[in-house]
Amino acid sequence: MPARRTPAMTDRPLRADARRNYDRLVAEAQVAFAEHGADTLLDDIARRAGLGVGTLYRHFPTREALLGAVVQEWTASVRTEAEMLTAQPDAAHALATWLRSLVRHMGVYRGLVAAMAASMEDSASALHPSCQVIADAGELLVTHARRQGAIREDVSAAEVLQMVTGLVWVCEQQPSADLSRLLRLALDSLRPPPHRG
Amino acid sequence: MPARRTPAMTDRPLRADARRNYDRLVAEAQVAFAEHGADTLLDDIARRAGLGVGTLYRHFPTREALLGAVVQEWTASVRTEAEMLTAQPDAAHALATWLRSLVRHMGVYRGLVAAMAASMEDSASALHPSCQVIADAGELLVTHARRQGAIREDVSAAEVLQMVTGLVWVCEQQPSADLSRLLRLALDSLRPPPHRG
DNA sequence: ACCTGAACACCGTTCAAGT
DNA sequence: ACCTGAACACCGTTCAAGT
Repeated sequence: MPARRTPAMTDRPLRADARRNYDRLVAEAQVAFAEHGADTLLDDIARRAGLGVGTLYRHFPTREALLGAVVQEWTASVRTEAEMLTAQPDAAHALATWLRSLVRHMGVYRGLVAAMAASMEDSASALHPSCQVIADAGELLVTHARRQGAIREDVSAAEVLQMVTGLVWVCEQQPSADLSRLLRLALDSLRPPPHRG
Repeated sequence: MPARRTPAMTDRPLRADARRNYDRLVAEAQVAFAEHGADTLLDDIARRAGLGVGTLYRHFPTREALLGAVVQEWTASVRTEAEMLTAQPDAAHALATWLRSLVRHMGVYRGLVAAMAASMEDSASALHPSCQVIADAGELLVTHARRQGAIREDVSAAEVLQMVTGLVWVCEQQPSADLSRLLRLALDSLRPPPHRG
């Protein structure tokens, strides 16, 4: 059987035309977000998909719901990547690699980090599940690093993600800010104190 | 002579009633921002000051202009604090102290960090001058620290402020995030490498 | 010279009518 | 069962009329 593309978040059955409209909306949203950021007019997305605004709202009652659908693919892939990196012998390197990958994904749409940061602890948000996937993945690698003593013991996975989220966001605000440099700094702060060996 | 309160940013002469209105607007903005964040309806601010919206726009053509006026006092004080801390023998401690103070000020109004982050490198913004004051103050203390070898050589003042700005912002987004813990982490990342001595 | 507030523009959201 | 798009609500900004 052929692989289904962009599966719906809720897998309740949809009428054929509704399913097609759903997919079109996600596809157009992806393009529009990439072009104009996560705050693009929802009206435009509907129009570009050749549909009425009402249809968009029916499928995605909030902007976060639409973002969630658009983001679903890469959050899953980033989660898988984390699982694979767990096998890496050098856990500090694994974490660094994963964070660099995460950061690249969170930067594709301007405004996406902001949306994800806001949804991270808001379980009512339709973006929350995607955030949870990221949080779990982070937990995986931080735990892995902690077991190896490759990271300070007093730092939680949540804190690591908070730092990184903050850095991605500032870099979005300030053109001259250099994300890879800031990320390197942040990673340095995670090192275990040298005194204990 | 009595000390003048809340001096206007531009010191061009104003008619007595205009000056009074200006001051009222700043005072009400301060209250409204503290209550509802930096995105409060400008309409409300005008109404609370007992003035028409047009008057607000006349004095403050953009929201940033109003924020700039509201923020002016503490940015100046934070700058003075930096100058005084330059006399501190322990430059790392001085920087840490200043950053903690800065962070406290940037957190008073929800949404203020976001506005300042956006204006930091946007010289067209009416908030830019206030940001520049902060940037200069930071430069002062980072240079001081660098002279003492109390900070890694490859970190700029701009980067320090970027990190800290990002942290304040995430903490505003996520209730469970602990700013003082994250700040401590960030400060650790600034330490010079132990190998050189 | 400055103030007022109605008018305008913009955009997110809903809902009655249609298929 | 789903779609459409006009209608509504909201809020930032302008500007003609007034003092």
